Amino acid sequence: MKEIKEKRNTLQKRIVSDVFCSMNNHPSAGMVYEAVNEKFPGISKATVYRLLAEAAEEGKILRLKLTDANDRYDITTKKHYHVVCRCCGAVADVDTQIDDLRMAENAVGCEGFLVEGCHVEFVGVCEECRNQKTYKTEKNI
Amino acid sequence: MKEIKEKRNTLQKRIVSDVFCSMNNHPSAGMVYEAVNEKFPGISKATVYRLLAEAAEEGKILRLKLTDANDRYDITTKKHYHVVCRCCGAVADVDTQIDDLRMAENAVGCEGFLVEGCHVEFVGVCEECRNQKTYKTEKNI
DNA sequence: GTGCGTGCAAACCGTTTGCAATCGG
DNA sequence: CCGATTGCAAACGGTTTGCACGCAC
Repeated sequence: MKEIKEKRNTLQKRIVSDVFCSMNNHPSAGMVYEAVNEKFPGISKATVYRLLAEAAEEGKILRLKLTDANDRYDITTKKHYHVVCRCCGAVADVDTQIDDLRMAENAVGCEGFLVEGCHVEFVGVCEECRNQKTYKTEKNI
Repeated sequence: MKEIKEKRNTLQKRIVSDVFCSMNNHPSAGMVYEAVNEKFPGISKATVYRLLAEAAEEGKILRLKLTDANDRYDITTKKHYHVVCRCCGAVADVDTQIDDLRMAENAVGCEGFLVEGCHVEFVGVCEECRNQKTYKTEKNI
């Protein structure tokens, strides 16, 4: 099913991995690229994008598609959900005791589908944004 | 807060609205554009995008951001969720009796956040895709 | 040496925008 | 008439890709 592919240990691979692991804010590929280039200028944007996408395909990290922003990458690969701040875009991990598939069984509209999982994303305002009173109170979610 | 803006009734507005309302598959802006141009060639893509975005901002329709695809538009504005077919991208409406905010209260990780709502998206395989045996059984959700 | 991995720039794709022309009120 | 709305094409932003070079093995 999968071709045998010999993987090489390159400097950029180590750097991207290190930098990404040191970030704990569910960064987008662009954010990782910037962080990488701050410490080790000269690494190509394409390489960062490629390495992250590759790691995600290998299941080493998670590629999140949240509602408002770009793709985010997540070190935590075990099943969990996220809260997103609608003001600053901050992302945090969330654990719930929800049983996906049981929820789908009780839902109206899933009948034709073989439901295999679900994404849950809470939307709100993080503490910092609430403290600076400028955030819009209207919640257009 | 909002300027008084006199809205005009234009031909393209009526056409886009009619075509969109006759589609029941949560189309993307591009899909609406194609459908519109099939029946009434000559309407600009920009106009279709503008009209849909405008209708969404006015709250007349919903602009969905689902995980894998482009923005989709939804005639149903009342609160509900969606199931997405991971093979063909088909979208269907789902109703659940979930209480968003109570779910957030019981979730670990939302503490810092003022949670205002949540998006739930079931992922699976629709009936048609299951019938044609070619769909990948591996579920990478 | 072989060929995977990289850097660069260009392509990509959906979407948005600037501007002049047009048409509704 | 006037200015909201349109069409066009160009710009946009994040991401991907083609290709020649360079480095890991």
